[in-house]
Amino acid sequence: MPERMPPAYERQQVEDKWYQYWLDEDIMAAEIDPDREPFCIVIPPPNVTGTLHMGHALDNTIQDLLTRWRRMQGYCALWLPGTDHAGIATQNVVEKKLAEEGKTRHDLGREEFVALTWEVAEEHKSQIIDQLQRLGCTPDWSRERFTLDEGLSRAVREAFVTLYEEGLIYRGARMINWCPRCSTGLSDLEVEHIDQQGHLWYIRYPAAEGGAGVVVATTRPETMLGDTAVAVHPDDERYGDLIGETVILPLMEREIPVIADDLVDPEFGTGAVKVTPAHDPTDLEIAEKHHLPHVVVIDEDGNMTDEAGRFAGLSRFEARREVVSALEDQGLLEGIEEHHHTVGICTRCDTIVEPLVSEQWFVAMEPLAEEGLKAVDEGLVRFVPERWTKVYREWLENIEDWCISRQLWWGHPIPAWWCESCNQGIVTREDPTECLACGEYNMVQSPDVLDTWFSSALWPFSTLGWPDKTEDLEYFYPTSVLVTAYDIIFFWVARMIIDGMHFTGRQPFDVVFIHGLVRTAEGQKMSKSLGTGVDPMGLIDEYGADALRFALMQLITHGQDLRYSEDRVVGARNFCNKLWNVTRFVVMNLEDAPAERIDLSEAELSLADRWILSRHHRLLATIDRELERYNIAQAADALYEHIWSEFCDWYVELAKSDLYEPESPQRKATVQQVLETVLDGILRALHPIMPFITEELWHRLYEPACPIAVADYPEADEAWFDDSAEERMGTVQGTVTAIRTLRAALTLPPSQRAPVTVIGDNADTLGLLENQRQGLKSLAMIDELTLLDPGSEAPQDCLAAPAPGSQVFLHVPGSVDVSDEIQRLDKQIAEMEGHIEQSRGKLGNPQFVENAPDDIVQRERERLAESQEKLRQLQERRETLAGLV
RNA sequence: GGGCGGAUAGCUCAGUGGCCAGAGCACCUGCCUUACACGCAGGGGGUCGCAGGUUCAAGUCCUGCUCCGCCCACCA
Repeated sequence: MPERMPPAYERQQVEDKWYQYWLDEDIMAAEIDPDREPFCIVIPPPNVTGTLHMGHALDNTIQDLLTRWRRMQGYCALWLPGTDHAGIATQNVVEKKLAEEGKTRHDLGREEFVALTWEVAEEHKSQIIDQLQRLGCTPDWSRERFTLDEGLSRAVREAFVTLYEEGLIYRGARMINWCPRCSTGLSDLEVEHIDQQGHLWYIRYPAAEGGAGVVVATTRPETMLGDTAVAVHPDDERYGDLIGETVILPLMEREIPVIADDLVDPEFGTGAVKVTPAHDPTDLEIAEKHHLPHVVVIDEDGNMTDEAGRFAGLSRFEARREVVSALEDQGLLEGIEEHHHTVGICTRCDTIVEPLVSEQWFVAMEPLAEEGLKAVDEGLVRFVPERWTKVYREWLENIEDWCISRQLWWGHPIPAWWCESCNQGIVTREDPTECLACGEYNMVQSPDVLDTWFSSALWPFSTLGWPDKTEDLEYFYPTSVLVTAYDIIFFWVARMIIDGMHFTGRQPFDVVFIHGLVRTAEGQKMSKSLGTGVDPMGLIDEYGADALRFALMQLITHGQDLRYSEDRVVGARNFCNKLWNVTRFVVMNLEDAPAERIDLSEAELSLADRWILSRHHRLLATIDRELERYNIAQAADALYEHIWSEFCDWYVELAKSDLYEPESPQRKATVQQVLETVLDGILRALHPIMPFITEELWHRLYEPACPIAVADYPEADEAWFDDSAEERMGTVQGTVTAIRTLRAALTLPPSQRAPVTVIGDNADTLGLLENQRQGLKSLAMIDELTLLDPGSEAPQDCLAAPAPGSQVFLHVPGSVDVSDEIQRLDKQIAEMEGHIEQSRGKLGNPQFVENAPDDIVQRERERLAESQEKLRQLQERRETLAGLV
């Protein structure tokens, strides 16, 4: 016999013990079983830069829900956990820490810095694991991976070398985005374009032969020091004479040509543009066509080089001011305009990136993108919601080569070596011991590391053992579904699909379930720096993991951002308490239940019994349908509605009369069995969303042999669907509600019971109410219930209201305040007349009657008849009362 | 410049062309009715962004427009 349950759910006493129980029961380990269907999710590995935020709570709850659901359904369910070394992000975190001590990574040296970063990473890793466990997540911890671990490092190397051998990875000097603060090249995706209010400076370049020359407009005057031409559009009549001439580059006093190129927009500025091949991508393109020299005036630290003459050594921002001022002094600054434009900033540190020509490693994306497109074209990968397919496709169709080398210390080293003796380069799977060209032992490895996303792209198969042909890979791959937010579709999802197709020949997952970002109640981005972040662990402390999980699952909408507000969690906490208490009620009332179970399919069931079982099985069907479609909020809402509004509000209340004053022991036992059966189904069905409380309550209800976490997920049985019971129960509910509404009009307290008369116009209604007499009396707080045939005279001193198939009369202590009652009736009459008018309008339209489906027309007719009957009752009632005045 | 998403109750959101447009929260009224005041019962509250169109029937489909948000993009 379980101990008595306290009247309120206290999560602290419950959640902590069950996680250990699941570990002890080993529910998370996925043992390969050829007889069972595999189900596999690989976690989007959280970055080891810090702890989990609300986005993680959302993402991982979805994954845990799906995993638990499939596990209970009997799939061999593997959720593979792990974390990401997050190259540049983690390096920045550690560098920031060092900066607090006034140090830089160079003070430590590479080896020591990397060792320190490992420490930080390990610390965050263990915090993340702890947090996932507190959230109730059940991945297979025995398979936990890290993007820098040995196996994944081998996979990275294999992938790199293979692509190199295929000619899809190459090294070259190209213009890339350079972050002067992070001192590394970046990929295009790592640059964010922001709008900025800047200036457009008009600068005169005098003609070399003497003369006015040309005025150019620029947003970056400091780069003029590296100009090697001025370009105009070939058809621009204003400058036809100048093309082929030379002008003097002010400040540098260099002679540069005026060239014509159709990349120049004649509408912009003066139609003449300065060309700085070393510091602007468009200019570089022009320069290559015209064989112009490059002059590098900005270095990797963002400072001016010796090529910048007297501006050498200044920062690029100082140089801008100095250049402008010098031009002004020389009278060559023709004007300044306010100008709105975009600048690229580093997504990691917000520093304005500098386009620089730099030796880097690149992945040739076009041929790979083809494979990525094939994956969606052939339906191998399906996006949910479907519209993200277009976003994915358009990115791949316009893809640029991917700069994958980073001048960082934290990450996968690039497996490329140079022979210091003969300068021969080599890319290999195994560390070379000697130069293959000259045989010397003088090899130096590239100091660069890989973009962190290079290893992420391999994650779905590298974690399963690739490049080896492991059993895991064979059984679980392609994985079932990837769950992530839309903000990393390009960074990660697309690249996984590409690499999956390329290296394994198969899609890495069948479905990509895309959800939105968690925002604040005001719609702001949640961020630590803005102070708008909410710590999910704090919410777990206060309301419990189940409440947080349920609240988040209710908030999911397909691919849209969701606004978090604490009262959703409060609401979910209240729901936990409701569930706790209804279980408490059932447990208390099962104490004297017969030991042997009743087979409900053979038992004599009341209307309410058949109704709740029908509703319950419809719920199970709904959950299945919605979860299969990833409509998680709909599934959560259906559970909430069923548990609270159907099971608690109606069935349990109706059950009380059968429990407290049963007409037979059999009746009571049957109700006990229904309560237990439905509650059991509810707990199982809810478990994937609210794992802790359901485990606790299941153990309160029974002494089960296994965790609910591995119990069978309940399945809908259509045999229990009962339209008739649902309709008839609707009559009972409508009647009860009608009486309650009358009581509320008099503000009668529940303790004050009152006599009620129901005049029914069909035998079925009255028969039905007779059947549920006890329940009806208790739910409507009736002390004496009189049922009369239609046509019976209405009782005196009553409030009346129409109910389904009947009219209800509440006997009022004392006499009715006729004027109030008439007012109430007038309002109802007006409402009813509106309905009737609407129905008549429809039915009076011959086109409606002809064209609309028969059942729609029929339904409308029934509705009209019903409304007319109710109106008749109301008017009759009103006349009677008016006669009394 | 291109693309996507959103606009429904005070707030956050649901709403396969067809019951009288719903829920939660908030609000109002009455209740500690022996599971639950983290609760129960009742109630008020809507030109479904605007304008056209298709249809017997539009919150739902089509066109245009207005706001809000986001993504992509080499106009210096």
